[in-house]
Amino acid sequence: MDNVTDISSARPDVTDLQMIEGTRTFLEVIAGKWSVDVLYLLANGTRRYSEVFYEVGEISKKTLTQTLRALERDGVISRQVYPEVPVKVEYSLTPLGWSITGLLMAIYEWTAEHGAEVEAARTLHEEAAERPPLAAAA
Amino acid sequence: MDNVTDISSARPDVTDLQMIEGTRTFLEVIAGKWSVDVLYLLANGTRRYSEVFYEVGEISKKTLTQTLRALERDGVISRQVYPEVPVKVEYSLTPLGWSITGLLMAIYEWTAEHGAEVEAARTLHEEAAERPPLAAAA
DNA sequence: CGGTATCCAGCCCGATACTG
DNA sequence: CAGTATCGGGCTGGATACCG
Repeated sequence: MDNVTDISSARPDVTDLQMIEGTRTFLEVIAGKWSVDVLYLLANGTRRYSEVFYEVGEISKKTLTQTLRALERDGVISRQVYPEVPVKVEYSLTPLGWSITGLLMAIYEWTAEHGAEVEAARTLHEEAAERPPLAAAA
Repeated sequence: MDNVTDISSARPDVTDLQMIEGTRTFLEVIAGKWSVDVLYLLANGTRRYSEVFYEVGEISKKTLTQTLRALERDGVISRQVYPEVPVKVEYSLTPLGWSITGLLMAIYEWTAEHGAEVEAARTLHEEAAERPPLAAAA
């Protein structure tokens, strides 16, 4: 067996299925359209609801609330309510949330290194789609 | 400034926005519902269309084709057609695709370490939702 | 064998308006 | 201030049938 193109050789104790499920768990956490934005924002420090709303950009309040609730539900951010008048609500990363930022960095490192290849591949396929499938040239 | 909760201190040369965009590029590649499954499968070796179809599970042919085309378009898998009768089509990882598997491993490592915390948080929030908001107890 | 074509359901997200 | 309520649109993914 001279073929080393087998991912399982790196972790013979884990099945593909377990890896897929694990990866899926992670993706569920950050799959929301704005989850990553919120995570990066809170990684720069605690923010109030209105601060997140303003700093993220053109997110709607409904979607922002959904995003925050989902992240809170997954335990990566925490929500602190100050019962003043008017109320103040602060969001911040939990330790679990901080552990995710490391992964986000790793993902960024990958795109820093390979992102251009992805863009290039996409452009190539676009051009190929525009070219008539080789016939009218004769 | 004794506050070290600043993610940018790790990479002062990169803005949050660039990181968010980079992360988004990666997520676009693997965000498809079945992308990770296909990637892991092909990481175990080249597969024919029907093999992928069977081994992935309950994916529809349309969705499988969509997934494969998207991954091909992003340059992470390659499609090789053998013009026999009937035709044979083989899919395999490109070098770019192989570079992604490293990241998938990193993601798996994270869930192996923290996945249980996510599940626990979710369960806790479920229970909290079932509890009446503290009023009828008196 | 390896796909398309067509139709359709579900969900995520947004815009707007209203509230404790 | 920090949300909720309601309505609606777009895109993803599935079921089924057909094709080179």
